[in-house]
Amino acid sequence: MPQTKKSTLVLVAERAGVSIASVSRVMNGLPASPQVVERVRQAADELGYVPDATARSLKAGKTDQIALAVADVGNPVYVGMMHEISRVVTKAGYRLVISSTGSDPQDQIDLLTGLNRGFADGLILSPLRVTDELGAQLRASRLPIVIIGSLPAGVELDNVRADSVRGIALAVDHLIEQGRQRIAFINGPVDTVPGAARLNGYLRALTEQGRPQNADAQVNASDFTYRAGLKAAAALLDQTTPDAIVCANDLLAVAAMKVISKRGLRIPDDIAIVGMDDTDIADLAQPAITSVDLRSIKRARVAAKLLLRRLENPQAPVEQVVIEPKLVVRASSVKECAEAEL
Amino acid sequence: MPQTKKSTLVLVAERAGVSIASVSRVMNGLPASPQVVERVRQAADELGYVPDATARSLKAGKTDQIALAVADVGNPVYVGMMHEISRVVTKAGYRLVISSTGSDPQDQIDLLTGLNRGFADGLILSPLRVTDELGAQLRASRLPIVIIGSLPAGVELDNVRADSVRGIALAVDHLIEQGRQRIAFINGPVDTVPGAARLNGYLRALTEQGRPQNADAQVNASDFTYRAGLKAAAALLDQTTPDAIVCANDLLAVAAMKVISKRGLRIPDDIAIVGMDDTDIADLAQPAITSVDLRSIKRARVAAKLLLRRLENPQAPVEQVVIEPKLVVRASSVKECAEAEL
DNA sequence: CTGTTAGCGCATTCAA
DNA sequence: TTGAATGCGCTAACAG
Repeated sequence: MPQTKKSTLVLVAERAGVSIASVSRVMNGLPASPQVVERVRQAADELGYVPDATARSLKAGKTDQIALAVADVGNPVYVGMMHEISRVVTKAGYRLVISSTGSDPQDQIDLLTGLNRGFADGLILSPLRVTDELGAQLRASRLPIVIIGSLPAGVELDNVRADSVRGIALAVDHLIEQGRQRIAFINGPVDTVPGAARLNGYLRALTEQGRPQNADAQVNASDFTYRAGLKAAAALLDQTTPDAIVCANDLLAVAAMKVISKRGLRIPDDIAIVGMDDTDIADLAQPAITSVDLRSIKRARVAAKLLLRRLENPQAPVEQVVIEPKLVVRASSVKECAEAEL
Repeated sequence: MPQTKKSTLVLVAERAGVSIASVSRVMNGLPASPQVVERVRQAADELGYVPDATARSLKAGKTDQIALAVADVGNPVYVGMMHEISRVVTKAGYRLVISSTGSDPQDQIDLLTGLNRGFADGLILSPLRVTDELGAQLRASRLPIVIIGSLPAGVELDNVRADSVRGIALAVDHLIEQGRQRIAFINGPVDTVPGAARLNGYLRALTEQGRPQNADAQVNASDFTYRAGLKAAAALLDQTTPDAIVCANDLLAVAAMKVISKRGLRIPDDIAIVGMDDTDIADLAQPAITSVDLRSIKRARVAAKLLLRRLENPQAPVEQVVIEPKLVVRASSVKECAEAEL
């Protein structure tokens, strides 16, 4: 186990008594005479030689790296997505570079200019907020980019998103089936991509069911976190008395449940709860939370595959995939279910 | 916004009518005459030039990338750590490359050989299981490495770990103070680094308190997940009737609570629960879970800073940091607290 | 202050 | 099959 400093093609070549070209060939499995192969192998072993990734990248014009940028780390949804993307791209021989942009759009722009420095071969981006400038940057970028979530106007890129309008409809319809009358909504910030989509979905679902849109029944948390959810839920319950609440994600749902319990109300008897994303905590919560599964893992997998496809074939036509959500019913929204809970 | 293919120093130099060296200087803010600066700036702008990261890396012998490898993605603890590490290294101008090794030690070895290809300047590694071979590889590696968790025997590396023996003691002592008599333990696999440490801590804590070590009171989940925790908790309650359970992490604690509730027992009245890691779910759970905060965020920050320090000064003496845990008391272990809960 | 030049480590063309 | 030579894009040493 030689604690050598570093070794290069040249060193190996000298030791093996061959040219650097031969060493390169052997290392890449290209045809060479058995003797040369043997001598190079041995020399490389003795020197602990491993080809340098940077030099190879410069030569090949590719880095074997894929960048992933999500706005909201900390949200369990993105964790699962990251994991899945990592799995897929790793299997394809890529490394995953995490670019944790904050919610600040400027971060994403910095990222895109950075990308053009060529530290990665492609990007998967899930923007929380979309500005015109981001759109412009996206359009101008030279590298393959896949967007998770809705696209900025006028941008033609590979894209995968959940049909969250339909997702909310699933939740609302389910609650109405359960006989709920006053269905409130705890959303995140409406100036975000998911926040806007979910508000839209909520309003449309009510309309389709012939229900009135009651402004008192809606509150927006300042972000998609548990802490913000506590405040929002308290505000909601101060101004109205719903018998069901749709929450824009599971964290907000857990927060709502906490506040409801604290006020001595029972779930689902007094208030039914439906969350979104179907993260682990929906299952862990007590009672378990009915949640709209927006198929985050699948979206992640599709995004990764779209990017890999474009990396293979830059000329491929733009593909835009919409993933259908499904409702996972648990105890928080069904009276019978709460007692019979597994 | 030129949709050009790519542009290099040479292109910019031609357009500006200067040498490539001048362009390089201007781009790096080195001294140059105002006229040259101006012309280069403009040419670069018009061409949308950005320096190539790969070429720069080859020349500089560094990549500005730091690799992070954690065995158990999916565990919320690591998510927080990753986030923190990302924050710190990004601020220092590094990118974070995620190398999601599975629990398979071979993955980590592959990673280390990969590292020697020089795709990153350093590594932060949090191994779940430690083998002799991993130890050997670590010792042989040429790059700066910081280990989070206990070190393999005979390895001298920068290292930061939690004092989990002390952590368990905090939990046990707290439960005894609360008047608990039969303190059980739900651990993860004991062939893992944290599993072994926590078992050790549990046994020592009992001994120091003069309590007997009852084999019936210990079960090992097959891994540190919620699902495995359900089985383990059921097995434990089948074989004994504790009035308190220390769980090796918060996921196991939530699982235990679920099983306990299902059996009609009350928390904390019948059984007190203490988790470990103090992740968000400890706070979200109903009732909120008393948890040993092993300071994962701080460990992550320290690890990142240790690595940055060594990157700056490779000759610095090896530093090994032990972080003191602290107990966060919540409703799951204190009878009065359960009612007065905030 | 500016231009010329020599590599960084590798893959690859072209001759031999 | 093998070796010598070229260049990926950039920085830094050296001249001018």
